Amino acid sequence: MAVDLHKAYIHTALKFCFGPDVLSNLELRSLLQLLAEHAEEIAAEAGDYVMQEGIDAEYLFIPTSGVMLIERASSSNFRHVYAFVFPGNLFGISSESRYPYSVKALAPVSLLRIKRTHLDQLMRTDPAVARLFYEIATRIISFLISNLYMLGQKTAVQRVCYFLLDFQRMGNFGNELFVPMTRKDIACYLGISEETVSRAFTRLKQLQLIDVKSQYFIELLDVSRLEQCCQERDIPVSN
Amino acid sequence: MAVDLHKAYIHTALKFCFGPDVLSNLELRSLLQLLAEHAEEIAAEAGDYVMQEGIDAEYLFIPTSGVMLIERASSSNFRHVYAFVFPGNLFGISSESRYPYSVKALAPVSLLRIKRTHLDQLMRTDPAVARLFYEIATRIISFLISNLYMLGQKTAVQRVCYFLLDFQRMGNFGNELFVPMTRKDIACYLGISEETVSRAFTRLKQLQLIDVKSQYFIELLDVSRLEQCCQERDIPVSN
DNA sequence: CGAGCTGTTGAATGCGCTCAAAGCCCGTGG
DNA sequence: CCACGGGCTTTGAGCGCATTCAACAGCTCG
Repeated sequence: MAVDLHKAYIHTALKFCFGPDVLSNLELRSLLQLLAEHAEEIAAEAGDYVMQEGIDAEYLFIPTSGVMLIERASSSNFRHVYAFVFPGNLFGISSESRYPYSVKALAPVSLLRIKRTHLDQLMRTDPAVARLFYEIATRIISFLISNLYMLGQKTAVQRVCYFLLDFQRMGNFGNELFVPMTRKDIACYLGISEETVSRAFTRLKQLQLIDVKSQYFIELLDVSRLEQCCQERDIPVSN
Repeated sequence: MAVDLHKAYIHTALKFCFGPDVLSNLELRSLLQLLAEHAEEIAAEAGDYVMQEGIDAEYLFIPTSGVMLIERASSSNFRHVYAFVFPGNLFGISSESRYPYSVKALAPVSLLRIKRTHLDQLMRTDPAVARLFYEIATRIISFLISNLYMLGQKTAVQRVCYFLLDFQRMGNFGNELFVPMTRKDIACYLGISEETVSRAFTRLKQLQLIDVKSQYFIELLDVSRLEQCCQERDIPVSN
């Protein structure tokens, strides 16, 4: 049950999640100790569910490698993708006693998980830890707000640009993106249909903003024009 | 500068914000003391800005009466409304050093404001307070997630239903809603045009789900069918 | 009473959706 | 090794919802 927090990929994820000086920050030593002693390392294959909506929210998760997606199946037979998850994007935060969403691995992934009861207890006694989780929640709020704006105000092509740029930033790739999710996943995330996603990719390819190397590999050819495309009210090139 | 937290409308707002037993909860006495000693009561008229995006994020706000809206003007000449704010809906949480949005009063409002530096300091020493704010942030996350779903997956009429029902819940009215914002505000919130909002109201009126008494008064005639309308993939009545 | 703003309604356009077919990739089995 | 099949993606055609543009109604205020 002991986890070596100094392993490179775990350390990287922790830095992203808790701040760059996480391992040397004395204020957080109790948190690190808790993680080292009580966190578990788990792994999942592409397609596996790391957690299922409706189940008792027992754990908090910190992804350490791979990509996942957070989805919820609404009451009827429809689903919505809330976010894609990268190493360091802590999840499992919820005011409910059950998970309000599921998390699926899109590629082989590894995660740390820690019991919420342990963490709750620590938060009760250690203000630095409680404050840290407040800050993490605040970051999540910023992320959700920018997505709200995207869903409320942007066209299909703009949403796809937004997705690509966001994916690049989060994934720490260069301009060659490995995009392990299906077009349908992207569509559910962006609030458009999968055909529209496909058409948007084709359009961006025609405009030479991207190159669709294969189903799962996309190269960004002109990041600054992609950014323009995101922000402008009108799509820069109409043909 | 001393605030009487026992005043009825303040007490109500605090209960909504911090939990029903806020005034008797011993864990929160330091927070209450801080509020009583260092919070300021401020007021604003309809149309006034309570805070402006881009300004130093000096305060956290707790609305105690009235209705406000949270908006952001994007880089170009467009704006987005993130939320409507009711008594008890704390705002000003942000990881940035400047406010990332503005807050406008839609009716005469009153609020408590407290310096973030004071609160930060308290969070550093009092785990119960830090944990409380973590929980508040968590609630905000739940709210934003449900809005994401709404913007991503719902039709115009469904969004308007969602808005009305949400407004009823938050505002603590009965079925007679006082809706002090313009159609344009609602439109920016729901991610649709103002004409579409107007048409949706007309449609819901024809279906006898609501009655538009006047510009600012709407009566909900059939809450359960409104809820149906929100949830179903297809709008129940097509004509 | 007119000016200005907000809201409603109508007509026409268009973006994105649905339905459908064809292409592509890849694994499976003959 | 190749044929087949299934899943995913792409492309096309047609439709519909929501938008845009425009006119008009209703209200407030000077």
